[in-house]
Amino acid sequence: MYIFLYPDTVYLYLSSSGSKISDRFLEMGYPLKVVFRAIEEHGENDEEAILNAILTYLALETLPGEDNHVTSDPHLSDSASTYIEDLSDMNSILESQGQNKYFETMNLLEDMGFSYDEAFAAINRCGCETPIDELVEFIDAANMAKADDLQGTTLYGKKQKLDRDERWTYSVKNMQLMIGFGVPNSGMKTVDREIPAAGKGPPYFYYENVAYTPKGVWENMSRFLYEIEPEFVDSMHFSAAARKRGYIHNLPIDGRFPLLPIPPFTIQEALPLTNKWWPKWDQRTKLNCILIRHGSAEDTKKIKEELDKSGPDPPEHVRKYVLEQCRRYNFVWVGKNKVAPLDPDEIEVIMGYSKYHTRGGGISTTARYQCLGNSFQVDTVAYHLSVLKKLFPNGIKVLSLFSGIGGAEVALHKLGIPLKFVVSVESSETCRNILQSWWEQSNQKGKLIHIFDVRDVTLGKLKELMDMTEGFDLVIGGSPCNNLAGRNRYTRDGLYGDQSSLFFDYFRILDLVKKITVYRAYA
DNA sequence: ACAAGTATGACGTTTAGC
DNA sequence: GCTAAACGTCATACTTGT
Repeated sequence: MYIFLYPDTVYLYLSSSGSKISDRFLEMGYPLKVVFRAIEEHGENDEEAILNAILTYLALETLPGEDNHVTSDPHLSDSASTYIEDLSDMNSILESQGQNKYFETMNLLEDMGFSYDEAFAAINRCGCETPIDELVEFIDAANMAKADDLQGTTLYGKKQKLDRDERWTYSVKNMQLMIGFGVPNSGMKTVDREIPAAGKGPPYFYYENVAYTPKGVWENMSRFLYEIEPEFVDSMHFSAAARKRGYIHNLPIDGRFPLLPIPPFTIQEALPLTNKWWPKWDQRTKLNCILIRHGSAEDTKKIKEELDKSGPDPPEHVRKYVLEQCRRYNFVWVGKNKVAPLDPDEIEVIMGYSKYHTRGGGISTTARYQCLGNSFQVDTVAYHLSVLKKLFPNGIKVLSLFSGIGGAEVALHKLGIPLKFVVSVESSETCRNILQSWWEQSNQKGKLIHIFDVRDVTLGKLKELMDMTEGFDLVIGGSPCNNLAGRNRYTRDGLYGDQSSLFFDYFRILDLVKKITVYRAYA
């Protein structure tokens, strides 16, 4: 059983099978209208999705709002109040059980080498308070049973996995070039892909994170995001710097176009003043990934000393040392034998923002490096979002999660898509200031609303927001990568780490927006 | 003086691809 | 088995503001 616990939302993931699905839910006492609405949304096969939808619709009925017309149905009102009682009971049970315990146990089992599916099934069946050796025993027993079953025809789990691997062959091939479903001038024909029904919009959604994570993370994220295949793209195809990222989204991929003007594609074009000092034996034309920290003055000093010592034609081992340092810290040549880290201004432009974009908050240099290193490469994201231009010619209503310095907003704006509404959720005050400042300076005509914490975005809050905006067209964001990123030496704990587990809030909120969208469509 | 904010150097492992 | 790359964290010294 997988559990999300929030003030007015409970997600339960159950697995079972049985007879006629609608009858079973009706027998459980859920009202007819709600059961059919949920089945209409999810089909008849996905029991857990149907139950989630039923619970969400019932909760929506109890909220104040403009379209609670169904509340007049006495049957429904009864069930709704029953649900509230159930919910508070459930809250106390879950709280005593502890959500953290779930993550902890899950982590432990995965650390022991068990797959996500194995750990998931064991915790689901035995509960997360079960001693770890009993869980291991359960998994072993289950695997034995599965092995016995190999002759049979019920290889459900195995088949699912195979199908996913087959579906992903396309992107695995493209992992090497990191061109995803295509980049400009890659010569790939863009044919629209088939998106699993549960993942289709409205709303459109776009999720981003680092491409290179601990093993299994992208498979896991894809599983939550409706089994949609991730698109892995390196921003080196859009700019002078590498940036390997994965994107899961349900946007069309046919008819994409790049932002104009095309930005500089090489270091030498992007930073022409460095040419004068650039030695022949440094063959770099692209920068490595822009990170949140820059190299030290000590390192540049040491490089200068080594080169000064070895004269105009440095020996192989010196070159090797210097090049290694340059690649590691993205140094560029700024004087005779002198390298330097990139300035925040230079990074802004390479990342696709205008110069001084991050000065908006009046913030420190360190903070500018920090938030720039965490942001979208605008041209890359804009290419993917470009298909929205003809879909929303009169403007778009956006729910922007983990907005940061506003990469998504800048990309949409540069594409010429009016921003009618942006609800931005961002915990960093400096980032909120930067976005607010850009919003004012770029003369936005729409409305920008700031929210501090994704955890405040509850069902009730979303309902309220969507009554105001009349729904969202796009849910966009990249959740924290701290516990996934290769540079992290201390807490690269995976998707369940302190910060990276906020991915589940992205999913939770997206899924709620989908359900409220369906709910509103009936109003 | 003191607190809060800012800058800096030092630090190892997991991926993937050849 | 090798190379190359990676939206980072921690402790400490320094700076700024009251």
